[in-house]
Amino acid sequence: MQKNQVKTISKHALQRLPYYLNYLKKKQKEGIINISSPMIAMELDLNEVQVRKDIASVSNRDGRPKTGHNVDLLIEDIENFLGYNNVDHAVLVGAGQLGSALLHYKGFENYGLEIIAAFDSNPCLFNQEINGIKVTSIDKLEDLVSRLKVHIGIITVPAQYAQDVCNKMIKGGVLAIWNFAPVHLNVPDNILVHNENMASSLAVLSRHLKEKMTTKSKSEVNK
Amino acid sequence: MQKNQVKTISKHALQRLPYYLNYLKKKQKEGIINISSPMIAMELDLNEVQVRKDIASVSNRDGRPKTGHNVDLLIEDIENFLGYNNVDHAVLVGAGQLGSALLHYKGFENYGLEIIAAFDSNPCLFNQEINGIKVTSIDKLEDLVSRLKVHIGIITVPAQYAQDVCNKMIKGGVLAIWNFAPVHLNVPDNILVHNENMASSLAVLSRHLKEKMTTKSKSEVNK
DNA sequence: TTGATATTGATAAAATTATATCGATAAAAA
DNA sequence: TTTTTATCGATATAATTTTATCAATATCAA
Repeated sequence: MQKNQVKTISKHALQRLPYYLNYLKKKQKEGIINISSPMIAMELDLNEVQVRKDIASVSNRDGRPKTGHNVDLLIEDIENFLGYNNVDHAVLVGAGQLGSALLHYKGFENYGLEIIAAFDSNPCLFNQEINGIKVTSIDKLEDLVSRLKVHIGIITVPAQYAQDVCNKMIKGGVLAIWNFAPVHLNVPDNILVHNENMASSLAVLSRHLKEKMTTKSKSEVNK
Repeated sequence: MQKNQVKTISKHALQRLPYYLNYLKKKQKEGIINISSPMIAMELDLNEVQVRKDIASVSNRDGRPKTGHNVDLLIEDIENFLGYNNVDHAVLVGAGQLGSALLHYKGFENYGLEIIAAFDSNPCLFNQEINGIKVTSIDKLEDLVSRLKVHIGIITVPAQYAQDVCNKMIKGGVLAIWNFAPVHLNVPDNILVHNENMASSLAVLSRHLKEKMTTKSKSEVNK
């Protein structure tokens, strides 16, 4: 009779889990049996305590001093925690360049995500298949989502259509939205929106460069 | 003689700036002249103090009580801060599905990023143009990056090749790397790596769903 | 002109996240 | 067998980020 409780985990820790998983699978392939938190931390440029805590929050098993954790079991625990063992179905709306790239993406099946339908407003695309997934008229979105009980919606339409698509998804029963459109979506409290924003990433890069560049001439600038 | 100092800003605030910019430009189009922090906060589902602080960290101008900030000037300040007025050059390595989608992406020019060359190891792609950008052999990466003084590298190759590509970029003089490969890159301290990781995003969505689902049956579970 | 009010910037408090420290212990070395 | 050591889990401290509070003030209405 194992613990059935839903463990809590920090938002940041949650996003680190896939990195651990990646790393552990690589080690698994190399035939490594056990691995310690300090080792993981060193190779992934993280703090060792952070790694230990992250592991503790997904795994009930204890690591052993001088040895660390069993790689296989740790992978299992992380995958269970992330729900990679049971598949979530998703629909994608907006079969343009980006949408198409996502539909071709191989990784999703490893992450427990299956895109089972794609929608677009452009009739030229209707009934075309992209990577085996048929593109359907957006008019059928709400009905299909609701009948197939899809819980994840992926939005890859231009910004001005995103809110409308979002509304339809929610009416159909979607619970979480992965938004690639550069616009804020208004949703009820219980719906999760995860924004994927190129501009945010670029801001980080661009700012880093600017600091690099101005640092050079800083000594002169400060009078 | 205005202040020339490089302001500091939190990592999270930095990533919010593009959201503000987006929002403000929409308001600008609608003919709005002034806007207040509480208004922005409400419409973007943020805390009003947070918005005020974020604005303060990019703008020297003062907002006026009862009125707020001038939209045009605020946009100017944020764009200046993010360096959107001067263009950064980037190269992209890995002209597959994802790389191709990025090469087609229209938004970059608005964000002060220009991809000036693409590389791949597949000879079939050499000298092909994707959205006006020629694909070149990866053998020429280091030399070209160094001669063109490119500072940003975008990695869209499979995981096993990413570290090698990364090394070449850095040898060529790249200062910041936008990494789409699901692998940890080892770089010197002064080089910035920004990881774009599908799996991390999915972890957030998938976990949210799992919590939603288990919450329903929670009452029964707790004995 | 006066008073009410929304917003400001500044400062303080709370919450979250990351890192440091420490006693306990399993494994390896002496 | 005993000693040394790397790692563990737990707890404490530090850093970062978010949110609350408040006096000052420009605008608007009376």
